[in-house]
Amino acid sequence: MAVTGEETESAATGDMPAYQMRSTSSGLPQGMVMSASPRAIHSPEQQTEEATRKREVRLLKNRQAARECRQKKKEYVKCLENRVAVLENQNKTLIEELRALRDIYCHKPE
DNA sequence: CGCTAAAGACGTCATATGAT
DNA sequence: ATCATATGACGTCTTTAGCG
Repeated sequence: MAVTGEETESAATGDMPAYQMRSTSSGLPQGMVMSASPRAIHSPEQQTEEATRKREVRLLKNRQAARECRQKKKEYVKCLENRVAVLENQNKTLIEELRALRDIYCHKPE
């Protein structure tokens, strides 16, 4: 169940669907040449290609990061569980020690 | 066997956090 | 302010254990 609404991929998620690429013919007064901004050099095709490439790189990196993150978390939990076991043992030992000392103290002749 | 619920692993997205 | 990385939340697929 659940259904988070946004659904598979993009749509509402806003992850740059090769959007806002104005064609060069947009609204420039004729004769006016865009002063070579590096952005303006690429064709729309190149831009989408670039966006796709960037997205793939980002997904790959995040995939790896997620794996590492999970591994790290698992180790952390294992560590905590280990610590719990150690502390439980210490506790047991101390309780035992206390019992023994009490015993000695209670049966001590005046 | 096949079935099913629970647990585990994974990929993706959104967001927090730290570095520049 | 912008970018890169880490992490929580979610949905999906896979594996495992128990039952009839």
